[in-house]
Amino acid sequence: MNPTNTARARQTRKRTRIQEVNEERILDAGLEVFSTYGFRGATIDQIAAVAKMTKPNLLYYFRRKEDIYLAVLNRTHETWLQPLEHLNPEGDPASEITAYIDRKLELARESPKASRLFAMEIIQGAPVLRPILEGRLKTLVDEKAAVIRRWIAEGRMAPIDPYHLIFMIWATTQHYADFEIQIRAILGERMERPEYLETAKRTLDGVFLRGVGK
Amino acid sequence: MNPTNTARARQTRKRTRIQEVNEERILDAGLEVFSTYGFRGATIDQIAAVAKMTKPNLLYYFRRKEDIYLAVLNRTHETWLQPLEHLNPEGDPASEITAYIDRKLELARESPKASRLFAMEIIQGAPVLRPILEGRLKTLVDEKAAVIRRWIAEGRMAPIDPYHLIFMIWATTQHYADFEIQIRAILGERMERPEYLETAKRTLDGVFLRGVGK
DNA sequence: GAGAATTCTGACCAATTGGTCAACAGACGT
DNA sequence: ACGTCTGTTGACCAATTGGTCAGAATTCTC
Repeated sequence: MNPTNTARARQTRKRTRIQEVNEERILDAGLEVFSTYGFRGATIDQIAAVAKMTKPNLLYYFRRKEDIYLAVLNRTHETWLQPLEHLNPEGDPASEITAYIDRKLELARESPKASRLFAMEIIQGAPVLRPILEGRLKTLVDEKAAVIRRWIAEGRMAPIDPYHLIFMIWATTQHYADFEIQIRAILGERMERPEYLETAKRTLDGVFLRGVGK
Repeated sequence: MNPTNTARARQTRKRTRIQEVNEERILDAGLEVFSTYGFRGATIDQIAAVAKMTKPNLLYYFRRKEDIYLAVLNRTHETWLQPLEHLNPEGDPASEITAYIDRKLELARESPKASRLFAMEIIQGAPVLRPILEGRLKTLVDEKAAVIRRWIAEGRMAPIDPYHLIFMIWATTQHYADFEIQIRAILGERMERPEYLETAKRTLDGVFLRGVGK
């Protein structure tokens, strides 16, 4: 047997169908477990159980626990940056900001686990994401903060610190994913009702719109 | 030796000075470690190291890892409910809400670890706090939501869903504790400057004040 | 300062955990 | 039908982890 023909080296070879399907099963299971227990609290056995695989089989695809964690984070982190990137400097401040809120809210609704994974990673000191936070994310936020400042200078918005405004939008939207259990404890079955998300969206849009209005 | 004279039974006896001092050292260390790694991710050895004790010595005071976790949560959870309790139905809506925001922001500043501990506990499914969330917290929020609704009915506030307003305030204030590392990555040394917290406070107060204003 | 209670520790243990490996089972092109 | 490469697994291992225990050291009480 060719000694390079191992899980690590397989990247260079053409990916099999089985490979694709299994790697995705593992990443889904990893997201599930890491987003609940964090890197240290998660166990390979647990991930293997969720992925319905034996542990050695899982380790055939990802040789170390850390590899799964990195892969899960990498697979999702791009999605997380996009909404802010879409904030259009040419647009109308009010509608750009509501559009941004709505996109982030939508993301929290459809990928709550990814949101919690990021939350855990940040709380744990961002050992993996730190470079991205200080790099791409910082650059992106600086850029968009400048846009907001321009809008304010043009008198199209109330004078608000753009960084803290962005933090507020992040906090309020992600809260629906990260603290879902708390919200459920308080709202009970009302959370299942269809108007729930509509009310959340209307409240956020309303407060922020009036909040940033000139 | 009296067989009841153990760590567990000691509660019934008068507490020693050494006991008080060591138990507090352990709880501080537990807060430090649990708030970073969560229950599963934390190890007794780690907590013992932070508390500068040997592991068996630590286990002399708290016999199981879970006991430390429960004690840490219990010691801090009361503090967390208080700010909302202080929301005064007789007061002016605008000033009551800013006062609430300011108290929560102050709490996030002085006890960021406790905030992160709660965040982790909630993300992990609130195995310990669930009863409190569904009990006292829910009752309290229902009560204050009714107050806010009354204010709205009296035309003293914009018509906003009171529950989602409370969630927004929780989210934005706790964000400064839970996502401190992300904020630091973006703001850099600006975060050390004295005006940092003042700007955060001014931005939150401003957005919420205009946001809920009639 | 003797005696008793409390506090502390090294040595130890069983279970869990991350990870390896040799060998077996399937898939697939020829 | 064959050989080869891919995929799968039980058995295993060393390190870590939660927790115990007998006894040593210290503190407290009289």
